[in-house]
Amino acid sequence: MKSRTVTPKPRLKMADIAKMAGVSTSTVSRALADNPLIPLPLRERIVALARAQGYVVNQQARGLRLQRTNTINVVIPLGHDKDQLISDPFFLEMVGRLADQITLRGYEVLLTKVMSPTPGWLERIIQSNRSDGVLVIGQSDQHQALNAVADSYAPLVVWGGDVPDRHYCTVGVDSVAGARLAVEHLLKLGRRRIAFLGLPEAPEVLLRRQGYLEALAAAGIPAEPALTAPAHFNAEPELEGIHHLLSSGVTFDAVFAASDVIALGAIRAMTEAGLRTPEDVSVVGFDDVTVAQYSWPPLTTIRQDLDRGAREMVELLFQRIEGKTTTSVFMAPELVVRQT
Amino acid sequence: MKSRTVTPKPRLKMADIAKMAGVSTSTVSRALADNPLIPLPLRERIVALARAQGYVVNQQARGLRLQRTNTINVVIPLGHDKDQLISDPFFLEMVGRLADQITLRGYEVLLTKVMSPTPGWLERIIQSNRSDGVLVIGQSDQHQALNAVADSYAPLVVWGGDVPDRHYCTVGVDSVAGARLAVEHLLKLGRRRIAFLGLPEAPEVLLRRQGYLEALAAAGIPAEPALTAPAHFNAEPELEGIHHLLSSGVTFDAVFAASDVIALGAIRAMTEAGLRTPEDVSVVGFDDVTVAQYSWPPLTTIRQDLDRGAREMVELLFQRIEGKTTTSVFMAPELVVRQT
DNA sequence: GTCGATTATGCAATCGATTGCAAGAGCTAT
DNA sequence: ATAGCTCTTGCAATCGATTGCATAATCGAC
Repeated sequence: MKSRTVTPKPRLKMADIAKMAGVSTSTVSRALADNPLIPLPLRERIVALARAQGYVVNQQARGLRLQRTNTINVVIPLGHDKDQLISDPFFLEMVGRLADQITLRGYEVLLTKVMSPTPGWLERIIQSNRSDGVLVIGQSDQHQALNAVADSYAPLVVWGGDVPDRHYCTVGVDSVAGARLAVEHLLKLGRRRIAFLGLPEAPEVLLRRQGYLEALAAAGIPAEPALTAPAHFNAEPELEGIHHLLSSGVTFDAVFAASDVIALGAIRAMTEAGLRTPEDVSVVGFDDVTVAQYSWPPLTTIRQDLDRGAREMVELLFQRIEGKTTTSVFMAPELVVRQT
Repeated sequence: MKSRTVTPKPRLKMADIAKMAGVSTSTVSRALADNPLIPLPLRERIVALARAQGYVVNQQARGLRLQRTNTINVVIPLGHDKDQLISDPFFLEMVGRLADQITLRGYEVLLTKVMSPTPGWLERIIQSNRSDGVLVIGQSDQHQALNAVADSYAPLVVWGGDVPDRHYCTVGVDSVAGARLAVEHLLKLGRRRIAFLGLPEAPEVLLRRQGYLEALAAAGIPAEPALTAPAHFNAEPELEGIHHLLSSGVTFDAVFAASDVIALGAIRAMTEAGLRTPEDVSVVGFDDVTVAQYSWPPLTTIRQDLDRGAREMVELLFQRIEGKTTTSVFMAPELVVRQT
């Protein structure tokens, strides 16, 4: 491949445009802001000149002066699982939809992954002044950290569950109800020994487990601790829980997984171990990620309406940026019966 | 839900810390930068004070002064398909991996989706001074726009194909070779009437079509224009091409799709039309997105090593930021035979 | 021709950091 | 005691915009 020499253009500043137009930077600034203080013909002349020169306002300087960044920070805390990549399909789908909504409102998206949250991580993100608001995807195990800033920092909205003693504004589905739907469905299929897969460090998972226990209790079935196995959220350790369960010798005829990724991993592991889905073991997941509908067999799961969720999060965030008070939103989960 | 009053903390600035420590901002700035000019005990005292007060340097001010942002801009141009959401799995997986790599190097990620590229869109992104470098995912139909800036703006790396007259640094797979692999595989299966699905506005697609034509030519099979149908990249219009093909009455016994998403859509549409995969029609996709391996039947496809691709892109970008010249990287594609 | 109202434009402060240069403090050596 | 060091520390300029206030220019009315 040919090697090319790159000759960087000198960056234009407002003063350059001002000089070319024979006016001051004040006038250029106002003209570009379409300020009626500047007579229309001059305004148009300056705008045309700036465009012709390819001049663009330096956002860093503008932001400093205006104390705004026109940027929303989308944050993914990965507390409970240090190795988890941003590559998890659920997070990615959420990021995509949030980015769409934020872009639609003319804001930029700053994407931050917090690998191993150290005390004060959220404060540092907020205080660094890089964004006008923060969206956190998932509570992970950082409930306390979120509470800590919620009382002094308004423009914050979190995707997650309705955990007790929560000071921050949240959007999410009712995890407990969703889990009940899932387990009731399995019970209706005649399943009685239902295993639960999920790492209970995250509040969402805890709530799903709570719904699982409630549904069992309502059906008069005693919960069996051996049927709960921890499982991580990501690609490989997701198999941990199901392997543990398989090797423990406990018998079970159904699995309720705290996420679709865990469910798909479990199906794969069980298939390798000679257990058929759904003939031997019924499976219900949680999230309804895109993969769920394309997988084989198509995964029965609890649907979270990500599209609406993203819309609500962004809407609430902008309301809070404007100083309004907002009410958390919890959407009704929906059972999607496919073939597992 | 209880309504909470949020009392915003006054934002601390360096001057506040300076006053509390009884020194000037110069000293605080140097102390926080661990500058040996400041005697160690004082340095430690100031750092401790700043931490105790939860002080964080204002990145906007710092960036303005230093002319750096510590941020990489990941850009997704959606030229050839205005409705395409950022939600496309291929883009999302790429974004996730790039974000991982960028975060690893201590940089922030600014995610920009360009809905309908207007002339100068890339210049505006660059000149706005929001990032130290730009990664573009996919050439879309913006080859000219990329070329236009490449000669004057060094820190730019593009994911895409090796199109002629390319001035910008690129990472990608050899699309032509990949397409040949796919078509040769179909030929080996005994298929002769192979359709191509993909919207040829994007250079990548054009290259894949070229490989398709080359493979057919090498096998002595005349290319039939009726077997090429346009298809978009996203959720619904992806079906356009296959529907067009099905309703045109042309017979075909195989499909080579320019992306996995198109392939999966095609399989679904054909199933609805009573065509079985792979019995009646063999299908090969391109990308090997995560869904491809979970789908049913598992999709035979051309694998792009996204993990390595993301690593290479970020590595090259940082080299270019340091002023080095770099060579484009094209990775060998790999045929992944599954069941279609 | 002068005054007041109106319009057009620019000066200079400001946002919150970083850093070259200089000055003051403290010390040593003669 | 003083010249000559080194070591500390701070002043003030700078990055590139925005905007309150002031001034200059223009105009119409009498």
